[in-house]
Amino acid sequence: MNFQQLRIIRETVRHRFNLTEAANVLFTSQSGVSKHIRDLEEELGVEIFVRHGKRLLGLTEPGKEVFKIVERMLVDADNLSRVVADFAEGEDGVLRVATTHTQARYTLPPVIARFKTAFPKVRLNLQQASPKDLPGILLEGDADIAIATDTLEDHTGILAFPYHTWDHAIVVPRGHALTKEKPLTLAAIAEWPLITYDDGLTGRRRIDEAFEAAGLTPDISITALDADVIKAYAELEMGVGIIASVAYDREYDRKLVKLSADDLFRPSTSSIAIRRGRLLRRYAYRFIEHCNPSVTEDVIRASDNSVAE
Amino acid sequence: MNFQQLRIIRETVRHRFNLTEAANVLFTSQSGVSKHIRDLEEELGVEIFVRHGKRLLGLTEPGKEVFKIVERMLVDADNLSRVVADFAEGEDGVLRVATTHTQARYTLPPVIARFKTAFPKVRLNLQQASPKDLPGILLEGDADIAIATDTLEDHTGILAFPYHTWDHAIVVPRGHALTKEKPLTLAAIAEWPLITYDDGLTGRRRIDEAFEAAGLTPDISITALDADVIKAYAELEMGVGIIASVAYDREYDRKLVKLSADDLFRPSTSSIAIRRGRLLRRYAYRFIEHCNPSVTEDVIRASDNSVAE
DNA sequence: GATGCTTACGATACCCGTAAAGATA
DNA sequence: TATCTTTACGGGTATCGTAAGCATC
Repeated sequence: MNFQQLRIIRETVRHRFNLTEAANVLFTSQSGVSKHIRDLEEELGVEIFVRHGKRLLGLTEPGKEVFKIVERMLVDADNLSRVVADFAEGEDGVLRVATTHTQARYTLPPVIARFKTAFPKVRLNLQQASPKDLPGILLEGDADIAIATDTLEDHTGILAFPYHTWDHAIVVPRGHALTKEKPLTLAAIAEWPLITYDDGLTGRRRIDEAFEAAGLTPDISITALDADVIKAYAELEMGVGIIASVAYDREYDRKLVKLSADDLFRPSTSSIAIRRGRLLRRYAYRFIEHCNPSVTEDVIRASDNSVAE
Repeated sequence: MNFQQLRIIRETVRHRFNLTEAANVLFTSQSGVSKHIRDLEEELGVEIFVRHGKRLLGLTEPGKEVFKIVERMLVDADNLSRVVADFAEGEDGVLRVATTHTQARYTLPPVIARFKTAFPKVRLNLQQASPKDLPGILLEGDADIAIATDTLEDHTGILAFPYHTWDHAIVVPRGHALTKEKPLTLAAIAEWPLITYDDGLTGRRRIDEAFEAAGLTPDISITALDADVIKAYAELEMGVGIIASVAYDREYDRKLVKLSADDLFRPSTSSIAIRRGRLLRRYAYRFIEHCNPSVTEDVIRASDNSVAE
């Protein structure tokens, strides 16, 4: 058994059991890949892949177990270099944060500003992505930290901690009829065409839940990927906007009025997440602490037993 | 980086940084060992070992982190073969249980009997050891399961679950003055020379605690490694025996009387433990369930996040 | 017929072990 | 001086890549 074999197993699975592709990303030959797989299977005494003649189609049952362990070993192999980087300098390097529009645009700027002054030598790489892609980005090792709402918690292999809790709010043009509704009700809102987030985004789940519980079927006329788009259409009087409360800026959004909807929709919690078993640089733990001071390095390590002391 | 290098790191640490010994247990040459270490250090870009000239003396700070990860990787490498064995047959193999006299002699026989009928093809290897050696045995991989009182809980790298809770009891010859003491008190017991377990064994801690809390300094005249020795001397009227309640057998110990001491000493809990991150054969999980039905495979895997689904 | 996996084979690089030299206690 | 580690070097082996042969779709 050697590491090349393990890498080949991983890439073969990642590339949907296409050995040619796996060979390419590993900068080696197909023949070598093929042989390595057979060698490992022979050494372990079990078929890792399901075959149809010469084609590989998937993982066998033992293969699934093998794959899980192989992935962990490769993460650890990566951790080895990481350990060293951390001891070598400690204060410079790269931190890759993957997150959604809402977080990147509205909640993270102050966190990042403080982090930058604390770790001026760390190059921060913020990559915006769709929420549903974030787990994959984290698991493939393309980011160190992911921040989003709703999509990170339930994933195996991902460790999620609370970042912050927030509410939805209604935005309408100044003088809109809804501004006179006191108290504001779901029924009143449902009278209007709605503009809000696309499915699966930024707490959209909570919005649907609320209307359903109230027995209402709202007319959602426009769905968007971010609050800026929603606000733009709300300004154009295309309907009533529902956005994350933090996405309203009194300064910039002068044409709109924000109406509190704390009582109408259940609050959403955004999470900050890392890949289980993955060792982070010290400053990455500090970054997480900046996000939520109660999530310290000790807390994280305790949750992530595989890296426990 | 290759596995031989990892094995060399592990064995070098295990053999107190003597490369010659490490080479011997790995059936290779000193020179190879030496070179592998330097190669790995160079690849990682860090010194793993503290050196005095040419002698290795210990682990550097980054070396300690490296060692932790290396150990986990090797456990995983082992797990790979284990996975397969489990899928290959499932019902034959070896189960190695390391435990203390008390458990082996008094509490485990019925468990083992039931296990044997459930898994007739599994070769059970029961090794008796001193409690303080059990964590090491488990960590070195010389046993799959360890069962003992007090010594397994606090060890990092070991996962302990409750096995059973038991009380101490007093044993004295028939007609002994203490049999008339009702209720039995610590003060009354402390009047006599005592015969009990050696330090660190079988809940001895609880006994000391009780006397200390009562402000008594008992005369412990004989300490033994097991209840059979204690009972033998109690029969010889050398003093009052204090043993695990389960170690009294009405049938065999006819010359002795057991007096309940449930109210005098706090109960002890014995644990059943495995190495963290180590994959066990299916029947090993069944064995643990036989010991304590509430500790199922799911419970264990949930506790041991590094093997979680 | 196009894509993808396996087998065969020659070149290369890596790993191992012996032996000698150097360092430590 | 005895024990232990490093360096040097030669032999063996495993890995790799090219190319050809076959299956699958």
